[in-house]
Amino acid sequence: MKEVNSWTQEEQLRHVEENHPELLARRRVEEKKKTLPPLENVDMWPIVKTRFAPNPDGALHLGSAEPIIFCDEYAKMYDGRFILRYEDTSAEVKPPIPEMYKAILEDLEWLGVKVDEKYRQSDRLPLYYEYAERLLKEGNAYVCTCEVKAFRKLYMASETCPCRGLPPVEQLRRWEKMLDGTYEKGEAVVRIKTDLDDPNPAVRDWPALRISDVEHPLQGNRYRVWPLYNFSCGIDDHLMGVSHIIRGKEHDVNTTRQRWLQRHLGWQYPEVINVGRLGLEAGILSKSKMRAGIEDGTYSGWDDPRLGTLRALRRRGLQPEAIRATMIHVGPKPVNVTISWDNIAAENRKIIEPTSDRYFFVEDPVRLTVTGVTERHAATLPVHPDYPERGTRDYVLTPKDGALEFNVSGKDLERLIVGGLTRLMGVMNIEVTEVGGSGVKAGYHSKDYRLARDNDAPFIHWLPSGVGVDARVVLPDATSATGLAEKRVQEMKSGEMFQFERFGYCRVDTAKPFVAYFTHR
RNA sequence: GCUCCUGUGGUGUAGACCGGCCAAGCAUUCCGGCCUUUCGAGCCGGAGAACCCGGGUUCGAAUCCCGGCGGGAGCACCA
Repeated sequence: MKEVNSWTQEEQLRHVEENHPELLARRRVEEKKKTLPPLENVDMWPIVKTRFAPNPDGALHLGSAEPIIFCDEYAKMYDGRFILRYEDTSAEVKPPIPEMYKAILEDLEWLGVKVDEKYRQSDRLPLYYEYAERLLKEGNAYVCTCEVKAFRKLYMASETCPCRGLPPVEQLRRWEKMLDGTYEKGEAVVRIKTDLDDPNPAVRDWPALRISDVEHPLQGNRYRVWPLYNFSCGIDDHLMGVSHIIRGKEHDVNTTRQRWLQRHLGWQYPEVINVGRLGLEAGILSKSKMRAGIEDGTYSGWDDPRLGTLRALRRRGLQPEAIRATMIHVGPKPVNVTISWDNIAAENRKIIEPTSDRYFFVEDPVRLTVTGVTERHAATLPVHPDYPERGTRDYVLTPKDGALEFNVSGKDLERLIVGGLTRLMGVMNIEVTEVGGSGVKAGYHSKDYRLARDNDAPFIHWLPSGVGVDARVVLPDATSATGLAEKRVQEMKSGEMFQFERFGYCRVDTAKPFVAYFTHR
């Protein structure tokens, strides 16, 4: 290879060796707790204010969690404020769902977000009108009555439409006609003047307000002129004192558009941080698809385990801390990332492990008869192997005519080989003699677990015959596993996390009847 | 087509702005070991990328420059 290159390296290495041997000690990079990179231009603002601005037309999902966590983290990091702003100005295209206003707030609280201010854009129409008029009056906006197709042709060619040059008095007259109903829906729109030579056609004279005659779920028919996203957002971000906007990179063009608004109004535009789209390898994140699926009955609701909504993930037992940690780990960057479920589930398991008590769950129970049992056996199973102080689950097994009866999981049948040794966890080793339709038969072999371990015998869990309550575990694909669980599971409260041994972590959904959600993967 | 963003193991990320300490760190995943008992957790060990490709600058490039290719987003009277 390049000799000069390596020679120089060695030369330098030798130099270091001779003079500063301590530098050669391989410094191990500890896994430091990851934090978000510092915000830019914090000093330019009186206070750091971030905002999350959802459309209440669906439930929040994992993708929404990304900007939410960033906004919250930064607000807290700089002693700033977090604003929640409902962007519900398009009853026509994205009709707001009244229950979602509250549901979104609940989800935010669940995530541990501190919401300092709340706004609803549909309450702020008079404000938007005020600014629309000012822009019209100052010649920075105009009421355009061109047909969309015709207008597009013009702006694609960087050409002016006839409405643009009309004097402000005429613009205001037209504005009145929008408000009073003279213009029908689609006949007029307010446009913000920009540079018609802008390389990106999408920013040229963009629409700011339009006529809509659809009834708004909250405002009824009070208004017929509604702001479009870029207008209301651009106005609000300034009025609310937002200093840093964290938004998906699909909003790139919108940032450019809103800068025009800011320029016309003489405002300082907030700092913008673009983040990429967040995908989950499994789980649906498209609001419109979810909404359709719920309406046609494919999904049971916004918390159907197959969906990627925060409500669904919560029900499945995902901890908010796991979401937060995952988001911080991904960081605010403009590339699209696909979160692997493995990663987030592993993060989650770390969090719930210490608090998850252990229980047996015998799925698809099968009768097991053990013969040749001469004495009574006591099984003491730790509630949590690492915390003996939490106690044990105790079972006393008294043989009847030298036999004991158990229920074992049908899923374990394939592991039980005739003639082979099997360990009933915490009790005894048995030798299987028959595996058939009527159940499993086995003979008592020995007591010491080490014998089983040394023989690589399968360890299986069990429940004494006649013991246990019906239990159901809802799996991520919305199917269920059913069987018998230890009676004590019913003492847990809804929302509690626990582990069914050899099955995985779960979350209690309802205690009676016992229904849990599978959290493990 | 146009505008903008981006390209490190299976996945996610660190490093890149301020070239050498990076034949590349961490997490996840998988495999093996330890552990008074499975699963999990924990601890120990291992597997897996010469950093999209090609040129250039330099004593030296994952890091800078140019070109190519790939991926993504936007181009609504939606947000």
